[in-house]
Amino acid sequence: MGPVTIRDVAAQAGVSVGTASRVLNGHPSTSARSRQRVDQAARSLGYQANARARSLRRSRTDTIGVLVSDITNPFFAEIAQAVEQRALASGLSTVLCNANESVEQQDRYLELLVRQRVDGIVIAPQGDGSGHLAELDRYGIPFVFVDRVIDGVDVPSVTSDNTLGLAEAVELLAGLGHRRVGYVAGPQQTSTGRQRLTAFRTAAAAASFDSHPALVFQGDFRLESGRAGAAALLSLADPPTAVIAADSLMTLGVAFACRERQVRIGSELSLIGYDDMTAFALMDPPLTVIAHDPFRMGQLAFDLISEAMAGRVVGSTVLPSSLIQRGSVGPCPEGGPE
Amino acid sequence: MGPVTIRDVAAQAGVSVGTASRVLNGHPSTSARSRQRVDQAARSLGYQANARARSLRRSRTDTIGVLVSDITNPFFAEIAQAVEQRALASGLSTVLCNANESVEQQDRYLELLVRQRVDGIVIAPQGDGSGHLAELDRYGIPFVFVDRVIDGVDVPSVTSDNTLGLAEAVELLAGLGHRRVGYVAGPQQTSTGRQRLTAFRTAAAAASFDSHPALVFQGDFRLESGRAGAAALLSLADPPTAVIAADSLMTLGVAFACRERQVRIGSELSLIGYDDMTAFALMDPPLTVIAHDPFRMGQLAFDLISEAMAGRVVGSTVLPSSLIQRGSVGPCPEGGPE
DNA sequence: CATCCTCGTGGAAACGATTCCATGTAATCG
DNA sequence: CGATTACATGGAATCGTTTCCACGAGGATG
Repeated sequence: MGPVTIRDVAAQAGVSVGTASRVLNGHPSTSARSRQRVDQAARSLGYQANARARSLRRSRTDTIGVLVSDITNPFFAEIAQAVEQRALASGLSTVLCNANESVEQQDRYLELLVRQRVDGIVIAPQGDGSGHLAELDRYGIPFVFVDRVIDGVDVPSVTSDNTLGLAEAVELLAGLGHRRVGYVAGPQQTSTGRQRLTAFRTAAAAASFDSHPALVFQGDFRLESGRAGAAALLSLADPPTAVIAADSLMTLGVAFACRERQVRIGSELSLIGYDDMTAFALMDPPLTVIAHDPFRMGQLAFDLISEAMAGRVVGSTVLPSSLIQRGSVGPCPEGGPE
Repeated sequence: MGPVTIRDVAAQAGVSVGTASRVLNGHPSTSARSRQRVDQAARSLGYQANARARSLRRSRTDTIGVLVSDITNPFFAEIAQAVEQRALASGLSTVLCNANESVEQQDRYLELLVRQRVDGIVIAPQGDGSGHLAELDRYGIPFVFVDRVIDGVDVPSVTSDNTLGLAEAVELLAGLGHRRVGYVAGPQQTSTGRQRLTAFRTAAAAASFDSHPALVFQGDFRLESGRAGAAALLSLADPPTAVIAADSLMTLGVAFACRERQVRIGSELSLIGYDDMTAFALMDPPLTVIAHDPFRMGQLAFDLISEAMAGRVVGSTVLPSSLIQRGSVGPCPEGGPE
């Protein structure tokens, strides 16, 4: 009645469980006759080995965990897909978890992955590393960071450069006469949120932009905060002539707010987003973005965790980011330099 | 050295493993003293129970599988997120798998889920049910369909209506004078692909649209096929004046092709997409779509699998779909009825 | 005071696989 | 032909947990 076990297979094949196990795992010490009988029995019974039982005896589980911050963010969906596809090709299964940009949920999933005794974890982390990340070391589970890192936690990572693209973006705006540029920042509990804000501030200072603190709005990488950010920035007594948003979802939010307030992007307000999305090229106007390659990041992250699981030490990789100019940036609508 | 086990906890607390287990699982038959000592020991050792070992002894794994067709499709990402959030709230963990619109990969993941002995599966299926779906029955693993179904497989499902929205769409186009309407179909190995095509054909016939077979292009729910479809349709000797695409990714593809060929959407070519995406409202022009609610579908799908896992019999739900008019549909550019 | 519950506990069985070990048989070699 | 080796096999131990069972102590009840 219950699930068919290796015991049933062995019985039907008329051999011991030991022999059945050996045949099913391709152990060399098996006779042709046993192989034939066991394979036949397994097939006819529809036997599927219980992976939990197997991993109990073996030390490995042949499973990796992928913990992304928001699966509905196309950027992370792409990373997840890349890792998963590559894992599948290596015969590993993937447990995909979604922290939903919440530190508590991240911790909850980390605990889960530890309890499942996955062989390795690819994580786009947030927070200060105070939570369950320490458990991973205790349990000897190797992990790598992707996209984001945690300061002070020395782990291999695949990230992309967070300064070059922003510098390019600021330069572009400066060249077109913009001096008051708003910035919708990512959460400061993420390394990307922090690094991009710093990069923006540095570049903005170099371009002698207006450094009024109200020009930086604190978002959380979700669409709604982009909308709120744009609303706040556009309501300033001295509103910015251009806005940079720190990820694609918030960029979308800014675009929404502009539409609601009938602010024409590209002419009245220049907009540059971080991360590219397929639809961005088709928007009105097409969005100028700072792009990087999530699929590649995912692939490399898998390679890293794969190496780490094999016990080899690996280094980190930083991928480039670059500006893709489309139509959402125009000259500063106010007169030339006063 | 190795992971800390319940044995270590028991030893440190000076009790038997049995007692330790009872304490850790909140069994009532434990003394205050044992509780205190075991909890203390567990905490100081950083004990995390091995979930694989536990599920071996118990019959349950407290895990459900979610198998979607394409995780980078926002529609499915949303479904996955909804299921996962709800599962988490119920104390269940989720294994999220990505079939990548491939029947082989779907089968591979089904096998994996069976081997992992998940307690239930939510799946957006494809194919004819000939593969590993049968194993699920054999292993007594309950499963429910979401978004798509498989004919002849009698399983509870959450789907959305595939005819009403399309009928509305066709009506809208007919009212504006369109008679030659192209259709970029989804793969015929999916129920949604089939049903939507049928619904379109029925409505198109009722509106006496041109029924030339070349007006239907066979896509696969991925962006590239939308682009190819639009290219094919626009190259016809008698190109359509409007196009309907059967999912959001293909709609995006059509929009791309139009941009490449400098065909103005809304005036030269009307476009209606199936499934809504956040960015659609911001496109140039904003896209008119047939929308439904993936998040709700995911939530209901979880409720269904949850009931099924509890052994209760449940019925299926069909959610509505409806037309959201934005700016991508205009009057037929050719003269009135000839 | 004897009896009966109740309760907490330790020890052991069980879950389903893999792997070690000992054994018997066949094959090889001197 | 005897001794050694190689190989296939069955049985048992093992992985880390939960749960069953038996037992002893203590309290309540007659």
